[in-house]
Amino acid sequence: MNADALGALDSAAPGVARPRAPTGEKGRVTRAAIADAATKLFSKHGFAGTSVRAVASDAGTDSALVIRYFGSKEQLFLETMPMIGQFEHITAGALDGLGRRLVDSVLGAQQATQISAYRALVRASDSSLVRQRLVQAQQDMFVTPLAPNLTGPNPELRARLVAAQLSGLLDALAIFPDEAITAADRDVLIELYGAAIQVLIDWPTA
Amino acid sequence: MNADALGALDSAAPGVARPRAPTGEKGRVTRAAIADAATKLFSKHGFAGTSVRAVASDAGTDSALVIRYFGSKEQLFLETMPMIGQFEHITAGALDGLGRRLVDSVLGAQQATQISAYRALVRASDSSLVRQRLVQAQQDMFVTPLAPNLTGPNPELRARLVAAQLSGLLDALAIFPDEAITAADRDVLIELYGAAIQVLIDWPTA
DNA sequence: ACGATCGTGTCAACAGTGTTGACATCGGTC
DNA sequence: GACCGATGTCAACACTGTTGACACGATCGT
Repeated sequence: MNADALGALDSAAPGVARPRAPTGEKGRVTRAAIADAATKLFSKHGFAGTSVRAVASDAGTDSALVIRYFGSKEQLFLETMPMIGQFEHITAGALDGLGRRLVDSVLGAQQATQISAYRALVRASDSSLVRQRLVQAQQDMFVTPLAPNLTGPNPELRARLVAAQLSGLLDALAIFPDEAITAADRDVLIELYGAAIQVLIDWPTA
Repeated sequence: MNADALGALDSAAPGVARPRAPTGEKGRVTRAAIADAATKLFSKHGFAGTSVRAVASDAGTDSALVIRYFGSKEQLFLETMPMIGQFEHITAGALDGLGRRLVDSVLGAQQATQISAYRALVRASDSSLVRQRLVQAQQDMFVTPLAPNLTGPNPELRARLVAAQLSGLLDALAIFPDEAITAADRDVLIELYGAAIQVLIDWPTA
């Protein structure tokens, strides 16, 4: 907020006197500690259920430092929560049996931390930045690689509907506690849901 | 942290009784005003984005009364947010063309307040009570009416997967701002997604 | 050697949240 | 009138995200 008399040029420049991100060795260490604690606590208790002070305490530092290093709780969340993925190498592959492979891949992420991350992201989608991130991930993982390979009408719409089907499956795994699905035989799940997805992949074919 | 709703046959307390839910006419009026304000604000700004004080102010009363009448913000949310529905009369109907009718019904709720309510509920599903409510609604609207009518193997699992597909479609409408789907031609959407759902309804049939 | 500067950490404070308890006020019954 | 329960008001609690002021240590120019 300074730089008024002589440095009029600097007033438009980004971050002049404000404390900014760490540049030294020590700073990078505590920043990483904060990030680790954030990933752990956000995954376990979600965005609303995790306080900045709890993250700071778990990282052995102060809540003010958390804000100074990451800007805000929301940006900390965005930087530390990994996006579920990657499906690009699957969606870019052969169309034959693609539905089954996608379901298999989603179910494979089940025991990983990715499900927890997806759950936290969806529940924090009040934030437009979080929403933007989810939609971008859908675009990158499904629409962009898949749509060009689809034949028949409405390839992009069909790719997005495939993404919708998978988000529905993720809902049952991550958002709602649907025991009947989480406990179901994996092969049966792949066969059923994979077939339903495959319908949209090779559309005009009966 | 209130766990008395069931027990407490009689209180040995000599004089003081806890202020409870309203019984008179005046109380019922302000309680209704609070409920109206809550429905409006929760739908517009979500659970986290709506403060008890804002609800009280909109209802022309005090935040303490909101808590006194409804117990907690969470219970207020549960009592005032309508569940999306009803699909029971559809899922209980004929199996032929059921997939298309379900998609049509979901898309029909699009311009109603039900989409907003679903969005708010999903984003508030940190609360186990909210989760319980969502899962119960899925059960009542899809699994219970549909599963008995399904022929072939795994009828209950298939009914739940149908519900998962619909929640995926709802995600694209309510959670993520997927313009390509919200702007798509309704008939095309019904044909595509309806067919994908129909696969699980009449399963062994090729 | 000094002092200035910068990166880093600590502390207190702000406005806002959900929730609770103490008090005020009204309407009706002896 | 006095009592009493239902309804409303106000202040306070502990907690949240965030900000600013200040203290320490190292590094650098002189």
